[in-house]
Amino acid sequence: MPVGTLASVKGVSQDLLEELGVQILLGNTYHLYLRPGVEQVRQLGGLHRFMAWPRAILTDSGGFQVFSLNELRKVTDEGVTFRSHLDGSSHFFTPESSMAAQIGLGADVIMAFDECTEHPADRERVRQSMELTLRWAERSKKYFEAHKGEVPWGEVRGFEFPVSSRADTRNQKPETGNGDKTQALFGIVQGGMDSSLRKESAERTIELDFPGYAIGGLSVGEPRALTREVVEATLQYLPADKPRYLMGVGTPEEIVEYAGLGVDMMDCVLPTRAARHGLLFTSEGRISIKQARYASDPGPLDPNCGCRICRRYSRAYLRHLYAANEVLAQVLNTIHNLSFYLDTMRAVRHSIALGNNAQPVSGRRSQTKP
RNA sequence: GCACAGGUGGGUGAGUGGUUAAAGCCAGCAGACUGUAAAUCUGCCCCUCCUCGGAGGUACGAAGGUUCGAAUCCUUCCCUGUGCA
Repeated sequence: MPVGTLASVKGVSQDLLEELGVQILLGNTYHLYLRPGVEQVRQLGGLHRFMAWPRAILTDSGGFQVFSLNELRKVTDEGVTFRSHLDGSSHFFTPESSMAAQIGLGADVIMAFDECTEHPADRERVRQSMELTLRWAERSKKYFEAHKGEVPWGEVRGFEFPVSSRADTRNQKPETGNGDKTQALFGIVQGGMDSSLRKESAERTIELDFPGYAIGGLSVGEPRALTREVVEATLQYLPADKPRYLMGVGTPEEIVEYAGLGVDMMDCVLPTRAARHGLLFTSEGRISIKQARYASDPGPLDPNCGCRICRRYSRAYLRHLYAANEVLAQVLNTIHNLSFYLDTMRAVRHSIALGNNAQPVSGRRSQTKP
């Protein structure tokens, strides 16, 4: 899932994302709540219509901001007080308010409000944080069950593109649902780097019965080997017949590896952010296009990549755009990285479809996924 | 020709007797980036040596001078801008 925090995958338009084959985007409740505001989005028909994205959307609950905005917030059992990073204003987030916001935004998949535990943290701190997330998960679920019908699209989800009624006939049915009137609320497993707490968190989250489960609290500064360890330790307790979503991961190598372990969904800002910073992922490894060595390199970014960027532009040109600070550099770089990630996942799905459990890169076999 | 104002490291621009190899910014070079406070952040950026903490050498238009000590003060010269002839 490409990340589009502010209802925008930075640098790429929605029509292009469709062409690239993106099936689902991630948006962020906290950011959209602050701007333009949930009510604003709701009145404009919900997030899909607002951002003109006919395919699936998942919104994060704001739980990650509990972690990343640690300078600007205060956590209590009841909820989290945030100071807006935009204007300093104070806002109180609770599981209930997060659910209300996410129902108002109207994404297809919404996330329970959790606390992403910082790393490192001692066991007692991790346990308390995990318990908090479990209490919040229960409250999230309860509120959601009571209000899940209050989605912005009303009885039947449906909208057309383009927005203007005078425009051509390119009307599309939404591709996200089959008439569902509600969203899917996923639970989030925490537990830090402690396998036994992960197990407990998973089991107790499952008891609450969600249609999908996420592994949160990783990629927060821990060594990569540890990330993998914790993923494996957690995954085995999550039902294989429901989506398993590993939050905030990872590099191209990592997403293949995790898919091989049985992870179904992942999101990461890495491809888009790195692209804007001149770091490009290729079949031959990472390329920092800003390096002087590419100044007169006429070849494609990645000779093995069939994306529209690699088919058309040279490394020298991409390097020039970056050096000259042209916005096009960010656009082209982002398209490439996204294409590379999408191609990677397509290969993974293809491999699975062929009944070939073996993952393309590491060759590790999944224990639990067909 | 006269009168002012200036000449600082690749650029710009602080500094106006010592703590100044000389701020900041830009350019340049390299690195980081993993549920986005990120078109961001970090390091290097005169030369040589180096045990990477430093050591030495050059340097603020040029040449002299004053001083324990000068990018900073004085003299002459060169150059640039503006104004007046």
